[in-house]
Amino acid sequence: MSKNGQAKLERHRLLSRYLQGNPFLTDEDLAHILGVSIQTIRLDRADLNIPEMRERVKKMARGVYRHLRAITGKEIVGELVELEVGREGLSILNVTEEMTLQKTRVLDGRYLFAQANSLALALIDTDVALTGTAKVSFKRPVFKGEKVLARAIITRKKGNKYMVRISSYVKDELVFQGKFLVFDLSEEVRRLENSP
Amino acid sequence: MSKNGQAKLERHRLLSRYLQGNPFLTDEDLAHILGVSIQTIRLDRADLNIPEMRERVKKMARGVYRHLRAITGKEIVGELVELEVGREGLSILNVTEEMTLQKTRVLDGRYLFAQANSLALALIDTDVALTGTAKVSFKRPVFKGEKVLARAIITRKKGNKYMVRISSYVKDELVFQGKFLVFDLSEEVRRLENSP
DNA sequence: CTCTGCATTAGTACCTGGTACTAATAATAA
DNA sequence: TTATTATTAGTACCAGGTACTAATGCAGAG
Repeated sequence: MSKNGQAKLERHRLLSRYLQGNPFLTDEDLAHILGVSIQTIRLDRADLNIPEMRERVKKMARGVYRHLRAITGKEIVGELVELEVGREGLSILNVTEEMTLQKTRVLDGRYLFAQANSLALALIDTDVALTGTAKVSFKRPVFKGEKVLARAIITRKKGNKYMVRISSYVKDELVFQGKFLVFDLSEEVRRLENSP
Repeated sequence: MSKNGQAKLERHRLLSRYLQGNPFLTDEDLAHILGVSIQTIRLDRADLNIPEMRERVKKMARGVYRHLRAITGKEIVGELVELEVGREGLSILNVTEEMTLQKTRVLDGRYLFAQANSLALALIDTDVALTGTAKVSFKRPVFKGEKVLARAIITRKKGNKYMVRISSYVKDELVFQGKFLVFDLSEEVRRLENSP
């Protein structure tokens, strides 16, 4: 068993390392690389509790998936907790690892903007609203684990234009402030649809 | 063909969105969800140039893989096509279906903001840069299929503060304009790291 | 009303990258 | 030499497809 078993152990080590370096290798690839049969590779994987390539790849993909969805997936960033359409609203954003910048560990500013923008649009009582202009100010960095509470108030309304003021806090500290000029475009859209 | 073709187009839109929301769905899942046969789903995917689930998942996984190994690992929206650090830069964003709002079919403003913000930060020659304030203006809606060219120029520099002006165009039409005040925080970070 | 053309569905053969299992064949230790 | 362990071979089966052919539906044009 000694000589035989050592070769096996050594191969197990190599196998793990190869897969660590490149998880996309199939059993066939590995059999080639290690100069053994495909069955041996399968037995080795079974010994080492290493799943098949497709499962490995899926697992990795699921990792990014969350990261990706965090910003692009949803149209609304943050959770609406209070909404009085046409007046004011409240939204909470839980800052998770995926939302932070790798280097600084600070919440990516786009999330604060997105949260504010989502909330501003939600406030307008219409199907179709778009942001015209915005002036935003990032007051202090936000870190993982913090909860950002955004409060929005409609300060002015003139025709189909709304001015929305947003202040975002972590606890009692102001971290972000913005003014959004939002347009209600439902009329324009209706006109367009009725005259194709 | 009108009624039939419209149903198809609508299904294509839904399909894209479902897969955007969850790229792990198999053809069988999609057939169930959309209430059509599996063959129809395959034809739709062919029309839309959407690869099979395993390929999609692999692509995502490879994405992470690069992400993990990337030296810079910057979260950039849009593709950098020109960058003269400290002076100016150019970035292109291809607007796809997934980036548009469902109701209006218009590019979600956050993408324009994110593209501009990414570009502004990339311009600063440092490891750690954060946006302080921003004033942005959305000039006209952008639609699927359009290419947004963002041009950024550093207009002022004062200590660790940079003023970056960004203008984004579709062809020759201005669609977005913004001013970003960006801070270079590398000094602060170094100080913090040296005194733990 | 029938004909044409696209949309949809059905079905088949085949592929990759496996699992799960059985059996035969080395290689080694006792 | 024999028992033990490692390796290889082979088979049946599976998911999730591709690629192709053929049948059926269904709307609009003439």
